[in-house]
Amino acid sequence: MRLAELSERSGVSTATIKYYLREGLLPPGRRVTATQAEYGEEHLRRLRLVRALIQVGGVSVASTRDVLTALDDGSLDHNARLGTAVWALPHGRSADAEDPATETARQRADRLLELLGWGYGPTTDVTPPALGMLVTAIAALERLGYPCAIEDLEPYARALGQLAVHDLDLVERYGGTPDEQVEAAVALTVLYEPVLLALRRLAEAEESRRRFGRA
Amino acid sequence: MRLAELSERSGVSTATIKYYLREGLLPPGRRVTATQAEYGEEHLRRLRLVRALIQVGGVSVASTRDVLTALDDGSLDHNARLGTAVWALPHGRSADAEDPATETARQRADRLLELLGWGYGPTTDVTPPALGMLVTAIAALERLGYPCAIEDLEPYARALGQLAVHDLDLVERYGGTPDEQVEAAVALTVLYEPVLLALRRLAEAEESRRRFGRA
DNA sequence: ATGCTTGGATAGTGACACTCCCCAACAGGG
DNA sequence: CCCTGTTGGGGAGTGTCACTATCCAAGCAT
Repeated sequence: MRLAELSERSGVSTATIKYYLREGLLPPGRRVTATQAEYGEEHLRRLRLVRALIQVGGVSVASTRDVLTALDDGSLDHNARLGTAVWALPHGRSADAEDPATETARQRADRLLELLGWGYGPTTDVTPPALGMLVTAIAALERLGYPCAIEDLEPYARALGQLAVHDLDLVERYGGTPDEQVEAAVALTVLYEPVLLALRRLAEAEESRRRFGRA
Repeated sequence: MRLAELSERSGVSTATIKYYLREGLLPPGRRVTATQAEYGEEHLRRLRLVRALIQVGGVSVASTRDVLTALDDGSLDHNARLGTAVWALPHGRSADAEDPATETARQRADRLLELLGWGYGPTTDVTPPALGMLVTAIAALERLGYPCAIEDLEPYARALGQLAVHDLDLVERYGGTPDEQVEAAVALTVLYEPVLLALRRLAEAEESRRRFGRA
């Protein structure tokens, strides 16, 4: 199909598609003549993924490119591709190492992971971005006077550990080929985030109503 | 204290503090002379909250102002203030009502809430922003070919329902006065979001390692 | 008196995600 | 064959956002 049809079928303006092509978020179409290119279903699919990551997931264009690059990297195995892709996801400000609150938070996060038996203790020496995220958030809470002890965090971690099992079940259900599985993993990781946050706010509203009455 | 001291104690540049004052994120200081103002501990506290919301929580300056306005609104009761404040929190793109996927998603969300017995069914006719967030995300998943049925969403909702109980316990633990409780509720709602997301990514990485082996 | 600091206001910066516009190369109708 | 309208590419422009740099007059400190 032509760019115009790709635009119509995806609901994305041609100008934006051209921008994505320039930025490398979409592979170039098959050049038919010097001034025309042909796009296929895979372009449509990729475009929809890009749109979902950027608009719903709030991922930046640059991060999206990194994620997609990892997704397409045939030199990596299934698992490494998933790891690399999720690794490229945005992770907010990295923690300020000079702050004493950051140091406390890092120790607390380490002890929590150790308690849970999650693998980023002595087994690996790399620091995943998600750990930085966690440390930053704990440090911010600390500085604001809301210290979250390990026993406060543990129920969250346990609950999310169980949900992760469910997440991976979904990935295996949707993905036939390894390529599809990796794509599904990225999509589900990112797009379930707003689902989680929205459900949490609704749950809090419900619980608040239950405790403090009507209205 | 002077603006310079407020800056030093908070780690925020004077230029940024002045910007926040202009934007109404901080109440003006007590004017001592025509060119000098005095700030108190409450300014420092409020400034730290603003910083945490903006930097860690990713809340925009405009949303932060709305949240703080609700927080300070003495005409509302405890519960309404909390609701209004959380209401003002960012909630991504609102759903495109013309899209058929959005309609499907909305019905699914409604049925989920009904199944859970959460109060936004027949009891109220207002639509909280969080519900819009949820609908948008479900619709995006649908369009991408990852339909999430009610039974897929239910475990997430149940888990978050339990965590909400824990959240509110924390709020009651930290907040003595109603004012403090409302502030704690906002801070914990926003700042536990990155904690949740980070723990989820770590949990997924752990589960992925467990299923697909080492590396 | 003088030199530095302070608070307020205005204008500028850089990042980001598009979006506009122009151009040359086509494709199809007459 | 020619003319009109469309296509894809590419550079430049737009609007938003969260600051940030500069200027100025009014203090305070010496």
